[in-house]
Amino acid sequence: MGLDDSCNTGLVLGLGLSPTPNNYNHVIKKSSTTVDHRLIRLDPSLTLSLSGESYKNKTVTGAGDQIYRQTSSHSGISSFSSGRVKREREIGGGDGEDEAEETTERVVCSRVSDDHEDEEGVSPRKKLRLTKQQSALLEESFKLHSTLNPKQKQALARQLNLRPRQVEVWFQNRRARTKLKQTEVDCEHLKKCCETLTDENRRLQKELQDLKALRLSQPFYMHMPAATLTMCPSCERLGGGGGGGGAGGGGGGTVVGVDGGTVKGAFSIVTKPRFYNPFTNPSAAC
DNA sequence: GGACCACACGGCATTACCTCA
DNA sequence: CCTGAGGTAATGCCGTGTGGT
Repeated sequence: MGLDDSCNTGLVLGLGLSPTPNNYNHVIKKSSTTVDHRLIRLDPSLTLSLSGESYKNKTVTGAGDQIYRQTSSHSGISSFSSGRVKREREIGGGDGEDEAEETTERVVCSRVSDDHEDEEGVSPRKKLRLTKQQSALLEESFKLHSTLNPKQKQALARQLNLRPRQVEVWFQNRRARTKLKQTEVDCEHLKKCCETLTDENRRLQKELQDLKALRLSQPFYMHMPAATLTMCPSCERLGGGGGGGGAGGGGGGTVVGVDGGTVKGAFSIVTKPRFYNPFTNPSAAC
């Protein structure tokens, strides 16, 4: 606790910006070619609590994202990769939908392998560059629906003269990019949240210190409900607002000496207005 | 109805190619 | 010409859902 506890107001302010316990690493790594958008959830929180219950962060998550599972790409050897024949089904055309694909594939392949391709099929990975029209059309259909059913995929592939697998991959990557973008937006938003909360925290800390200082210097006033206290700035007389038979007695207002020893009561904060300033209300006594 | 298996599919991390400053 | 960075197509693996036995 950074704050002086001797005052024993029982109030604690805390600002937290902490990752959720899931141990996310929020790294948007651009240094290498990989883009790591695993999320850390930065959870800004501002607490004002009784000191008994230490920091209890109520987290406010900004990102409406899902929980990413930890990367497991290299965690295990592909025990039964033989069962995963997805790629083969696309290229091999196990399902009848790839009848037309044979031709398009050939077109694409010839485009890819025009230069010099070893015909063994052990082709080094060549990268297809989509034309502007292809990209535009893909983009357009992505706007309509971010995922494709097989028919749509097939139709789009035919229209674009691509393999369905390529369309599928494009959509997959497109979704990933969208998500990454969203993550960055969320990140920015969280940063802003953090700044706001930091400011708020600073302000509340200051307010708290002011209140503590005030309490030390004028303990007796704080003993009374704030609404009943008024002090004349010129004569420094304190009047119990209710008039009449208050503790001080007497109608004309009583001169009250500052007596620190008498204050033992609880300290209550009036939140609105946040900072009660007795000096703004001159007493009727003068 | 529950267990098991094979398959399809989307998500995600990563790789690798390509372009450009 | 060389090089590093960034964009993105492609790959590999995993989890999940579904249908058949």
